[in-house]
This record gives sequence, C-alpha cells and structure tokens, in this order.
Amino acid sequence: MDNPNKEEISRGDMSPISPFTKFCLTSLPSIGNFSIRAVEEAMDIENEEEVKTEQQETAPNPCGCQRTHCLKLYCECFANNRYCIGCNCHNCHNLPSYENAREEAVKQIIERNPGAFREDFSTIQKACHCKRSNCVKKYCECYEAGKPCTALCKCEGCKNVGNQ
DNA sequence: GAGTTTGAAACT
DNA sequence: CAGTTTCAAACTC
Repeated sequence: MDNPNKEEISRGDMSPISPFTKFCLTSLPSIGNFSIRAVEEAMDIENEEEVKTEQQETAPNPCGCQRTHCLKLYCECFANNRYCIGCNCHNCHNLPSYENAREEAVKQIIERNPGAFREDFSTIQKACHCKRSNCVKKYCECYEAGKPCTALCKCEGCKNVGNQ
C-alpha cells in the first residue's frame, strides 16, 4: 500500500509545515522551556492544528475519511458545512487553508444538487432507500435522524413507522 | 482491531 | 433516469 501521506508531502499548496515536522512537534517531548506552542508561534504557521487539538474533545461527529479529502458529501463534517476539527481524517482539505479547493468542491456539489448545503438542514425531510436494514439501524438516515419514514421514502420492509 | 454490511453519494 | 461503483459509517465477530 502506498503511504497515504505521500501525496500530501509532495503538494505545493499545503501549509508550510511538513507532516514530518508536524509529527516531530506533536510527538516529541518538549525540552525545557522549548514548548511546541513557542515553536509554532515562531514559525508563524496557520493555527488549524492547534485549533484541532484544543477542540478535539468537543468536536461533533468527527469523521474518518480516507480518500475524499473531506470534500465530498460522504464526509459528515463537509456535508454539515463544518471544517474538520478534531477528526481522524487523512489528507483533509476541509480546512481554512484549502478554502479554494473547498469552495470549488462546494460549487460542484451545488451544481448537482442545489439543496445539498441548505442551512435549515433539520427541517429537510429525508427520503431513504433502505433495502436490508428495515430502517431500524443507523444506516437509515430517517432512523438516524429520529424520524419515521414517510411516503417519500423508497425503502423495503420498513419498520421505522414511528410510535403510532 | 479486523472484517463485513449497508445505503448515500458519486459516477457512467 | 437507471444501473453501477465508491465511500465512510454502522455493525459484527
């Protein structure tokens, strides 16, 4: 298998700190007063990694995307119009420093589905197409949202019919 | 933790 | 629009 970081290492548009340097900064113990934070500030780097660390515990639904750079709707963070913060994703481009690529991806998705990023997401009625989960597992978007399936759904063997 | 199953998203 | 593939999460062992 290829090193998943290879691509990132060779990119020219990434933040000026290499993955290896990042690893060193975050993994090696600080020496005396020589703190990681001081190094970061001295290098005047983007602070997204710092933000990640600080918000790690409160990050809602951290994703674990491997292949999409978190720029497809497969990525929960991206789909919810959030940057990836405290996630376990690889080669993430869903970050302020990749704003150009991010906006391009958003544009492309909106072309395909104008409603994909509507703000009032909670009011959108989901319509699932489940075949095997009986709509009673979190594979089903309706079930996951805590809502019964409706006539809009095209599911088979649905048992997600609410309390009735 | 590894492998399987699932259905949305993406693609053709 | 329908069929197929890709993807990441849910789930199982």
